[in-house]
Formats: sequence, structure tokens, C-alpha cells
Amino acid sequence: MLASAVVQAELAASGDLEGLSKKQVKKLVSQQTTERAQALAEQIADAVRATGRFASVEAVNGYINLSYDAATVARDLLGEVLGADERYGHAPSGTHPGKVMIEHSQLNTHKAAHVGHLRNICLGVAVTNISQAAGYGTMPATYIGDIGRHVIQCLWCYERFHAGEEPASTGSRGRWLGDIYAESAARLSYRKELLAFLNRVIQEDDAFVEAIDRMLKLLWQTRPEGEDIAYLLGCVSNRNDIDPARLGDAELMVRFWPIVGEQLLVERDTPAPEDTRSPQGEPNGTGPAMTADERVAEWSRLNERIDWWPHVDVWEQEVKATFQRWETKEPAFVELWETTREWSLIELREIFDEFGATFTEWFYESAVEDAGREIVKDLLTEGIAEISEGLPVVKIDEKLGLERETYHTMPILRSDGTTLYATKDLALTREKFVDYGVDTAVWVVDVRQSLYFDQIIKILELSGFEQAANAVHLGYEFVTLPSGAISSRKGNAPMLEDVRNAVLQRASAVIEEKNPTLDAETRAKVAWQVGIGAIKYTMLARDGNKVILFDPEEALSFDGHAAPYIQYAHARACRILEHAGLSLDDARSKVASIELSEPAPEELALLQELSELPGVVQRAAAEYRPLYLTNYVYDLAKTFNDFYHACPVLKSEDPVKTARLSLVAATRVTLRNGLAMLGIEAPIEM
RNA sequence: GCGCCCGUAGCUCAGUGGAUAGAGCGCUUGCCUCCGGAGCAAGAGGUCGCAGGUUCGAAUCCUGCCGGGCGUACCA
Repeated sequence: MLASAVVQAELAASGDLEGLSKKQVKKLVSQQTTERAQALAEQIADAVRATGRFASVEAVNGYINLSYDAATVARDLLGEVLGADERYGHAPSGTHPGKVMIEHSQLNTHKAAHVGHLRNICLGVAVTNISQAAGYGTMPATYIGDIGRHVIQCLWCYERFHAGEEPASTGSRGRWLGDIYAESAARLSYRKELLAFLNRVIQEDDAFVEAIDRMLKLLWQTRPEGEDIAYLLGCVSNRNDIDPARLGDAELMVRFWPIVGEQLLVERDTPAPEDTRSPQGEPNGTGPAMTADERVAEWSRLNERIDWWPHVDVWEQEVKATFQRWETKEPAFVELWETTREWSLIELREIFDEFGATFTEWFYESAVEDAGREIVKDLLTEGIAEISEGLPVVKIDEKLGLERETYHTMPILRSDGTTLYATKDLALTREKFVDYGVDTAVWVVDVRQSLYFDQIIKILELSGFEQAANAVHLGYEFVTLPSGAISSRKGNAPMLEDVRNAVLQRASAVIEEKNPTLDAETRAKVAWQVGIGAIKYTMLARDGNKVILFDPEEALSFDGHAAPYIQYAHARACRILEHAGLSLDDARSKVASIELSEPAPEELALLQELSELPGVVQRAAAEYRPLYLTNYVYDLAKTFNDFYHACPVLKSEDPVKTARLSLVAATRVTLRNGLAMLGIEAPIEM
């Protein structure tokens, strides 16, 4: 910048720029800038060198590289690191004024947690730790989904099909409830699922459509009245979606289904002689068309539960009735809810303990329903909300006078009077600012809810609650599997518990192979540190706006850019210090006498890296991005490994030995502190 | 349609307007009589999606395209 200004001024002064266009001037200036910059850099370097404050001053490519005196830097920096010990990297509390509440790990009762929740927990814990370390007044909070449709569904399914079957052990009842929830979802979505399959076959399979006439005639033989059959025929031959409400006879599908199966089997076993159609599927398809084998497999899967078909609409009615039992607070139902809720909470607390999530506040959805209804009432009387088609909504764009659709319209209560997520969040968000006096309220929630949170903020602002502008949504992208997006409907989401168990088992096996001399107790502990650390690191070492592709194979690999690499560097440093018999106090007392007359490049690189933790922590906290810290600890571990291979420590002679031992001691402290902020433990051996 | 996000090595990803764009995995080749080989060194592998613009300077900022993901009134 300086150089270009100088060049331009010089050229202007000499009159070379006269009569040239702006573009020509730029080109001329640009051509001469690099050369001039180097000349300027050399001049400046000479001047700086003369001050004698730097060990070396070099001008390279128009840049000036300064070197400090290594021994001075080493004494100051290592003294600071070893003196602060566990506080190195931490700013004094109160460095940043104001209280920030970080809400994360919004787990549900009555429903199992999956790998997607893992990202939330890991992110929430790390953001909280980093915020604290950076000197913000930090309040971690969780918000448990202990009421809502999923709970009602689960309890309906429990009472209807599983009452009295609960396992004896209290510890496994939460998981058991989660399975019941999954069953309820499968039951209630059965018609949708079956029709989705049938509609897809109709779209993709010409042979099926051609055969439908014959199939329906077969069906007609068993059931002469044929209005429903005519409807089915119409849908299929016109390739329209089937609406179950138009089928008067719920048993019809049960009788039709085996015929569908027969047709699909025939198609599988007699491949079309000339398939002139493209095998790549239809233009509107969701991916490539299913193969004949896949169709048969899917048909069989659905066929196992075909007796569910006639009952689904009744079940839906029952779930609605169950919702009403909650709304009227029927004592027996409330008691059932309390009991089962506690079963789940026991396991949620275990998950939180394991992943290092602690909270100063626990919020429950069930506790903010009433406050939410009050807010809805207020919004209606103030004219901010209105009833549209029987539904209380806020037409946000209209109220803000926006021409373009931006915040859309948000329903704030169901038309039957039951509460929505939004009902409760309106109340809770207010509460955070008013009752807890926070200055910033952070939601750590999946990015798919970003419009939702914008709506909450705008509605609160419309109601005159201006602090809502200080609520921030820390969104993160979801976790997908190599096989495709996680969907609880498809049931392909690995459960949090299963992932945890698999990784721990793998960690234990690796340790046994790499370090067979460890005793069983230590091995179990280290397996836990390494396994959980590996999970956390993979969840954090990716920017929030990137989808994490969760490959179970890769998550189980402990090589390369992963937590174990960093933990290994830490254990290695510990072992060197142990061999040297150097305690932290010893190291501290020797720092002042460090000499580095001929520092190796690896030693200087390590010093440089060590000095950067405090700055990285501040940046990670300000932007709520633990990624900066995962990158930092990895770089530090890598720098340390370079140093380790290039600079023998124990076999060197004093004064080099003292300097290197101090570097090792400081690296150990810094690695441990950095990992701790990420919620990852640093084993002393592994 | 509108809005948000993504596009960097075969794959998974870093990259604070600045120097020759970097890691890991995978592939090729070396290094344990030497502080712990979960490691280190070397090699191959790039039109930073495309096209304009701003700037002395753009992977980075702006605009427009292309490709993908997500969201868009009674799910959470």
C-alpha cells in the first residue's frame, strides 16, 4: 500500500502520468510497485536494524521480517506459561463486561438422542468453556423438551401397547422409552410411508402401471363394490398421488397389498426383454429409480405391518385425545408423565456428565407453557398478533411494513389451544433477559431453525422488547451419513449411545495393541479419554456452516488430524519430563536462566506457537468458533513433534537441555489447557 | 418464487485482503542398537465452480450466472 502510493507520487512528480487514462496509470503503478516495495523495505529494515532492538531484520519480497532475541522471548514467554499453569490462555474473569447465557443441549425426554445431538453438545460445551476462558461472564443453560407432541405420542404408545412391560432396571428405562417413541412414530406414519412407496412405484415403474388394470380386477373379484377400486385405478393410470381419506374402506389396502407384492415379484423374476427406457430414473425422481430387488424388499418390509393400515386414523384420534388429557391436567396422566420423564432424565444427566456439560440453569418446556400463553394473549390484545383461519399468528412482514417476504408469518399457538415451540420460546427468551439479567442470549441450535429464531426476535421486538436484538442464534449444519441424510423417519440415525460404545470399544482395542503394558484400570480410563476426545474433536474441527459427514469408519480412526494425535504429543511431553525428573516448580525456577545462543528453527517455531494461545482464545470466543482452537492445538502438537524429532532433549547438554526442557514443560501446559477448553482430556500416558 | 448456507488436491477439510494456497486420509518411497513409530522426512496430486468488478494486491470483499443443501403458517 505504502509502495504503490510512493510510486504513484513519484511518477506524478516526474510528469510521467500526464495524458494517461486511469487504467493506464494503474497498470504503470502496479508494474513498478513490487520492485519499489522491496527497495523501501530494505531502507526501512536498515533503519530498524540500527535500533538494535531486534536480533535480526530482513527485507524479503517487500516485506520486513523481524526476529527477536530468542533467549529474552523464551524467558518471558515460558515464565508466563509455567507461572500461570492452568490459567495460561485464560483472560482474567471480567475482561469482557456483561453476562452471556449459552443455551445448548436441548435434549428430549421420551426420545433417544442421535449423532446430530452430539454436535450440539460438543459445540455447546466448547463455546461455553472458551467464553469463560476469554473472560466473559458465562451462564450455560439447557432447555429440556419434556413435553410436546413426541412425549404425548410416546405415552399414548406406552399405554396402548406396552403398559406394564417396563424393564426392571431404572437405568435402562430411558432407552426403552425412546424405543417406544420410535415405534409410535412408525405406527403413526405408516400410511404416509406406504403411500410414498406406492406413489414412487407408480412414477417409476411402467410395467406396474400397465398391470394395474389386471390387479384391480383381481381385487374386484374379492370385493364387488368398486368405488374405491375405481379411485385407485384413476390415481395410478393418471399417475396421481393417492389420498387415503378418499378410500372409504380401510380394509381395501390390506387386500390390495398382497396383489401388489405378487406383481413386483413377477417383475423381478421376469426382466423386461427390451428395456428401451433410461435406467437413470424419472426426471422428478428422488435419486435413481429403485431396482426390482429394492422394490420387493421395501414391499416386504411394509408388508410385515400391513395390519397397521386400517388403524392409523383411529390412532391419530387417540393421540389427540391424549393431548387433551395433558391440557386438562388429568391427575393420573400427569403422574404417568412425571414418572416416565424422570426415567429419561436419569439418562440425560449421564450423557451430560460424560460429555462435560454442566449448566447453571435448567429450563423445561413444561414449565414455560403458561407464561407462553400469557404472551400470546398480550400479543393478541396489543394487535400484534391476530387470528387467521382460526390460528393465532403474527404477520411479521406486514407489521414491519416490509414489501418483500422476509420473516413470513408465524403461528404462535395451535388452533386447539395447545402450545407450540414458538409459544414457549417467546416466554423463555424474555425470561432470560428480565429474570436472569443477561446481556446476550445465545441459542446453540441446528441452522435449519434460523428463520424460526429470526421470527422470535422480531416478534419480541414488535412487542416493544428491544433487548431481543441481543439474542443470537449460533446455528450449525446437521450431521449426515455416507448413506445420506439422517432421518428419524427412516430410522437410519446412529444413536448417540451406540456411537459412544463403538468408539470406546475401538479405543480400548487400539490401546491394547499400542501399549500392552498398561494395566486394565488405566487402559479403561485412557480409552474413555481418547474415545470421547476423538468424538468431540471431529465434531468441533469443522466450521459450523459445513455439513459434517459422519463416517463411522473415519470416526473410529485415530490417525492423523484427530484428537489422539494431540493427546499423544501431550503424553510424549509428559514422559520426557518424567524421565528428566522435572517438576513444574523445578521448571519455573529454571526459566530465568534460560540461554539460547544458537536456537534451532524448531525451537523458535515452538516458542512462536506457544505464544499464540491467548489470542486464539479471544478470537474463538468472540466469534463462537471452537474451530480456531481445534486448529491451534493441532498445529501446536505438530510443531512440537517437529521439535521432538529435530532436537534431542534428554541427551543434550546444558544450557541447551534446560531450555528444551522448559519448552517441553510449557508445551505440555499449553496443549492441556487448549484441549480442556474443547472439553477434551489430556492423558499423561496412552 | 423468495431467503440462508456451501462449492479449494481422488476423498474429508483448513486458510485473519498480503509472500511460492496448506493439512489429514488414500497412493509411492525412506526412517526404530537413538527421549514412546498413535510419530517423522520425501514424492505425486490444484484453471481455489464460472464470468465480471473493487484493490497496488482477491481463495478471501461486491455483482451476476452454474451446481448442491436447507428453510419458507398450526414439526421441533
